[in-house]
This record gives sequence, structure tokens and C-alpha cells, in this order.
Amino acid sequence: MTAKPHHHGNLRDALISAGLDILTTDGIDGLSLRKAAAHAGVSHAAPAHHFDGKQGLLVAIAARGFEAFSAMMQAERYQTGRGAWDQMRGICRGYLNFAERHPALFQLIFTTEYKEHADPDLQAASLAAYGILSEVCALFEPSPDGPGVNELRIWSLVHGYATLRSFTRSAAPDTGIPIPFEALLPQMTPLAAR
Amino acid sequence: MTAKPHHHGNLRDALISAGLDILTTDGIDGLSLRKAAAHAGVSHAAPAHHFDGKQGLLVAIAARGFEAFSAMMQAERYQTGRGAWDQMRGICRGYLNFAERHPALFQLIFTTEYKEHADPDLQAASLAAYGILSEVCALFEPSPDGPGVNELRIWSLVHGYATLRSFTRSAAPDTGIPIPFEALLPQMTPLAAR
DNA sequence: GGCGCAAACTTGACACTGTCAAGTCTCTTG
DNA sequence: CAAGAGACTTGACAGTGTCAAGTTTGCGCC
Repeated sequence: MTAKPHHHGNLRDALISAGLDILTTDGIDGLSLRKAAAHAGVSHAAPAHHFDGKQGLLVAIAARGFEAFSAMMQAERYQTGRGAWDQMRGICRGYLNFAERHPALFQLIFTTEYKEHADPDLQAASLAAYGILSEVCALFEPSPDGPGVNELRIWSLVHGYATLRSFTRSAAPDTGIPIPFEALLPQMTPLAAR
Repeated sequence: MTAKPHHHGNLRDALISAGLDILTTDGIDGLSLRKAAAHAGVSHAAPAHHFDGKQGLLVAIAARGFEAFSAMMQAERYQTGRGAWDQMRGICRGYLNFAERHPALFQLIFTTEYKEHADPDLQAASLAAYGILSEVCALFEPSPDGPGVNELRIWSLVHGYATLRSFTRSAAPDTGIPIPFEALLPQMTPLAAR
């Protein structure tokens, strides 16, 4: 059994959880290896034995973040119905919920400057998230542009909306974007209204 | 004359330029106040007299970044013609060019975690950039959804595309997004084809 | 069953960071 | 010309990531 490596019950997971906690409270630049170590009750150099430096911890956090991201999309997927547009609106709602409730984590998982994406776990988790969008887009086939273009169109639209909503909230003097995402979606693509 | 405050010819601008240089070479987390100071040939605490801490420098860099961003959109705006769609495709091309050529700066200007946006220069610069999009969208009026929705739709689409292209380039095992942005644009909005 | 060894973790150190306090120089202004 | 204000320097401090040693712990092997 490799479940209990030493006298601390799986420190690696504890450090990831600590990192997630710090991320939500102190933001992305308030997260440090030493703080995560202290939060988990170990010495400042302990993380080095489980992650390849700070980037390694960020990669692990991002992988778990993508899983939560996927879960949030799936949670909304069938919320209003099983039609193609129901599912599409559902996963977009989940996408936007995640960006809204976990802004720092959302930024982390989509920012390549913080981490190298060579990690297989991270790649798998991000591909799984993309797979959800891909599945829903497949419901609209056959379509004039094909699945690839539709995926990119929806993804760009929802990702841009999520990013810009967070941006304008801090940047604009008013309260930000007053237009709901669904107002952008309907005329978006000439998809089959299956 | 307030042109030459001391024995250094306008250190403030020199520090911003140094910051931009470091940003392009070392990325956003390779940028430090001390490095910028050294790059400008002054002591490590000199920047404190011109900026309110590191955030102050980032704000000033972001303001100049938005100006370059606007300039890049304007440079492409009339490149292929003066029609409404010509201008729309033009500024989107400029938008994507900027994101591609200055990825770290692009990330900085659109990330609110790095800086507070209370600075009036920064607000003015970002509003000016938005004004360009707004002008071009106005060419399509009257439209079924009104200018606000069209602006947000285009902005979300192009911003999401720019961000995700940079993301997939680092994240995906292949070379990234193979679909050009213009493939997403045409059926985007039922705008008047003026 | 005891021994050894490797892994987990600690301690200490180093260079680097942002920020503050005090001091020095220089330019301007009365 | 003197005085003072602003620009800049020097020095220090806490915090950071990372490396090099030690120390502890638990597991496998003879």
C-alpha cells in the first residue's frame, strides 16, 4: 500500500488542499509554498519532496481545479432539460458559475505563465473538461461549420464573457457587465435546433 | 519646467520602459521593482518616489499597454477597406496581433489581480480602447440587439479567442488552435451588412 | 527479529523580493 | 545666498523559492 507514506496522512493532498484554501482567501499571489506548508503543519521545505518547486504545486492545484471545473459544468448540464440547447446553456452556466465563485482558481487553470502544462494529470483534467463541451457540441451535428468551429466559437464566447465580466467588475466605475450571457448565445450559431 | 526633476531625465518614464522591456523578456513574474530600478540605473528604492509600490508600477505599465493596444487596433482598422465589416475585421486583427506579440503585457492589462484600477490614467486608456470597438459596432446600427449586446458579443468572442489561442499553444500537445478567428466571425451577429 | 536503507521531513542557509526609515545630495525658490 | 523640498541612496527587515545538509521514520530483506 502506498496510501500512508509516512507519519502524515498523505501530505501531498493536504498541501493541495491548503493551496486551494489560500488561493480563495489570499488570491494567486498570496499563495506561497511556505504558507501552504505552514497551513499543513509541516516545515517550509517539506513541499519540495512532493512537488517540483512552486510550479509543481500550481500544476497539481490546477489539475484539481480542472476537475472541479468539469464537475460544475456537469452539475448544470441537465438542469433545465435534455435538449441540445438545454445542455449547451447548462454547461455554459456551469462555466460561468465556476469563474464567478473561484476567480483565482479560474485564472490559475487558464494561465500558462504560472505553470508548464507537461504534467499528464493536468493534461488529462483539462482534456476532460474540453470533452464536455465537445460532447454537447456533437449534439448539434450535422452543422454547416462542423464541430470544431462550433466548439471554438462557443468556447471563445463563454470564456471571453467570463474573463471580461471579472475584468469589468474591477475596472469599470459601474458594476460591470449588465447583459446576461444567454443574450449572446441564441443567435450565436446557425446550429440545428434539434 | 517640470521636465527635468533631478539628475535623471524623467525617471518615471524610464522605469515604465524598463518594466516593459523586462516584461517582454522575463515574463510577468520576472518583473520586479528592483530589476526595473537596476535597468534604469538607479537604486533599488528609487521607484517608490514615482509609483505607489509595485502595484503602482504595474498600473502605469498597464496604462501604457492599453495605449499600445489601441494603437495596434487602429493600425489595422482601415487596412482592408472602410466598410463596417472591414473595420470590424481590422480591429479584431489588431486585437489578436497585440495578444500574440505582447502576451505578457496582454495578460497584465486584463488581469485585475495584479493591480487596482482606480488610477485615472489607466481607466482613460482602457476606456479609449473600448471606444474603438464601440465606434465600429456603431456602424452596424440599427441592429436587432442594439450596440451594447453587439459590443459584448464581439468583445467576448475576440478576447476569448485570443486568450484560448495562447492557452492551447502551451497546454495542448499539438500546436494549438488551427481555426482562424475570421471563421468564427461571419455568422456571428445578424448585423446590417452595410 | 534486528539491520540497513531509502524515503519523508527538518534545519539552516543563500539570493532575491517589496517596503519602510533614515540619511545625502541637488535643485528651486524666496 | 540660504533654506527647504523633492529626488535619490543606503541600510535594514520580513517574506519568498530553492538548495544542501542533517534527522527521523518505516519498510523490506537477510
